[in-house]
Amino acid sequence: MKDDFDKKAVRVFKALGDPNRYSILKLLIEKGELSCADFDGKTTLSKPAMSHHYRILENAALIDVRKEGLHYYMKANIETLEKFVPSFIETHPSKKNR
Amino acid sequence: MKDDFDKKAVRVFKALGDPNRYSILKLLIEKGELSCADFDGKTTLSKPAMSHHYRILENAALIDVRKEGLHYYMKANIETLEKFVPSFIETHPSKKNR
DNA sequence: CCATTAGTTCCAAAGTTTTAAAACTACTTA
DNA sequence: TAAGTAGTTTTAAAACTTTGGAACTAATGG
Repeated sequence: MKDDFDKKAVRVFKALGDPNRYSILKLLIEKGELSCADFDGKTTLSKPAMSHHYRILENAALIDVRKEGLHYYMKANIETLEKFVPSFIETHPSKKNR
Repeated sequence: MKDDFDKKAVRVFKALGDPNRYSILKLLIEKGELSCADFDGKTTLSKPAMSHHYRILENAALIDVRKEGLHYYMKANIETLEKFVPSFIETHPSKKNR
């Protein structure tokens, strides 16, 4: 577990081992880039709770976040997915982000 | 998250999102079938703690456990790995292409 | 039988994660 | 400049996970 690859892998798995974060990422893969507001109808969680989950996904390099005006736009990081959880892309195969 | 596949995936990721369990599985992939005693020198954890982690890996279908005499023999479940975390197999048995 | 071995199960403590309310910040628009 | 929007950060509580000691169970060997 000293290996950097392994540490990153554990962080990725931990991030995905929560149903809320799993669903967030799944939706991002399906829809492309979304803002926090786009998740409003799709969850019962409060904004702070969602914010917490975005942060964990970002720290695992599973999503990239970009601020533009009032909005934070998020999208799945395909590189990390391909490296650690390629099955995630294959099984949710509308990854037509460009 | 109604999907059975997704529920299993989350369970697999949660199981692997812990460094102890990640290391256990990694070792099982490298060495094949091992008994609990084979982990004795390789961890600082108590037997109850290890037992707890084996159970979580088993519940995620990441390992198969077989009792023979006094020993519980464990091995990685390749089917589950291929389905949910194929990268885990690819990167570990021969970690040449990192 | 009885002792030993290789574990598991039960329990409570310690540690971590998840959550929402409240307070805050940054940007936009009137 | 004031008001509103779209979030973040802080805080604290509740829920969950991890851990080891003690007690237990099941198989083996005298």
